Amino acid sequence: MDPLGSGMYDKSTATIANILSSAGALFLRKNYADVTIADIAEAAGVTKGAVYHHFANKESLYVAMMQAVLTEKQALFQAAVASPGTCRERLKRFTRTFLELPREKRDVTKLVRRDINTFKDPVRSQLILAYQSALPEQIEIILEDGVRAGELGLADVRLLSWMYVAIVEVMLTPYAERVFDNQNDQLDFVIRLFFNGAGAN
Amino acid sequence: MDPLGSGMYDKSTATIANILSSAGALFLRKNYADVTIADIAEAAGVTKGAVYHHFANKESLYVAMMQAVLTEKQALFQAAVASPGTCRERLKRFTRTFLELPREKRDVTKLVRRDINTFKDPVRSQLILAYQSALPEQIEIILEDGVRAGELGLADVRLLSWMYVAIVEVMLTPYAERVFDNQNDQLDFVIRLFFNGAGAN
DNA sequence: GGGGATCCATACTGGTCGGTATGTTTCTTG
DNA sequence: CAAGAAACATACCGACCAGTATGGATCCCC
Repeated sequence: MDPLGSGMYDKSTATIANILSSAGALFLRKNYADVTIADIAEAAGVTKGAVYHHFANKESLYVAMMQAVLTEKQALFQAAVASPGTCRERLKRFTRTFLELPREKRDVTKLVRRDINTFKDPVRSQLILAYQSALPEQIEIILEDGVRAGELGLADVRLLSWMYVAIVEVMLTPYAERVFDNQNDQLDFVIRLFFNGAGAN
Repeated sequence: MDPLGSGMYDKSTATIANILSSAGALFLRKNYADVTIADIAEAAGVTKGAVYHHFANKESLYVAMMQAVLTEKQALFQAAVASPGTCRERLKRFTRTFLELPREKRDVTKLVRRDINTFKDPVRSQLILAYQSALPEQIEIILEDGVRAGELGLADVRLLSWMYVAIVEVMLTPYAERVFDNQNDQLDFVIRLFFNGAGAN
């Protein structure tokens, strides 16, 4: 609660991190409603009391978990966005940093799409904004430059970025990981499909 | 329960259809756990007793709803698959029949991806199979022919079909419908992106 | 080393919801 | 039209779970 604090307990920050990480893993496996606070507490090695000491309720715990994962990535992503080169190179670099993340961190991004309907509108839009600014909008910036440079055809870049994310998410399925045996091939496939299409030649 | 029946009540088949349709609309808006049997009953104009008279439990109601929607479409889809022409033409025809479906029927296909984690393995794989045979596998057939004819580059067609479905699903979002003002433009955009990519020229 | 705050555990409550038990109506069949 | 079955409605139960209340342990500061 006081990350800049002078000399207060930092034992709590460790348990908070534990709770958030355990919650992320559980929310990934089961739907929001099917994950109980007791589950999270048990996975984190604490009790419900500890959880409710650090988080007001289940919703805010979920939001905190999501934002923790997203903001943790943000620096990496922005580096890829700010990197030099063609649109294709930058998008490839962006996707590589994404694919090279540990699996749990990667897959959490799919949660927003899945669970978004469970939340009502204060929390709902909060989650959507956090997600969009972390992923699609970053891609949007790269694509925007691509259109300006004539590297991409004229199109709605926001829509394009969503579709690109959708394609990449298919790459996170177990089947896709079975088809390719290394991340470079995955990467090349996605980039080639997005820029050149599936058509021959 | 006796669709071939001699002269039994067919009032029940009407209420069953009501229940299934109301359930579909509700499951589309809220997550599985957040839709109660009472909600479904109320939306269908009956009570819980009626629901539990026709369906053993909540799970089987969900499965029945999904299968009803999918098998209803199957004839239409197979016609598009069996139609003549190039891979591109057939895929376009397939997608058009999909996009021209009433919105509720269309969007139900997104449910499988969303709710699949809530079910355990007898029901889970049942749902996946029903979905895959209704959509991705039909597309797979078309793409398979495209690869054989040299119209598509060599690639894993199952993966390609999933990615195509993912792209089309992005077209079902409210934002995408705001970008285009008719379905023909949507269709052309998706087909062009898939075959030719987003790159210029 | 006492006072106070933070941290966490245990016990409990209120409400919700899936499912059941049982009554009541409506249709079919003989 | 009587008898039975199917199609519903109503009332209720039991389990589960988010959230609370409260007590005890741990640490900081003076």
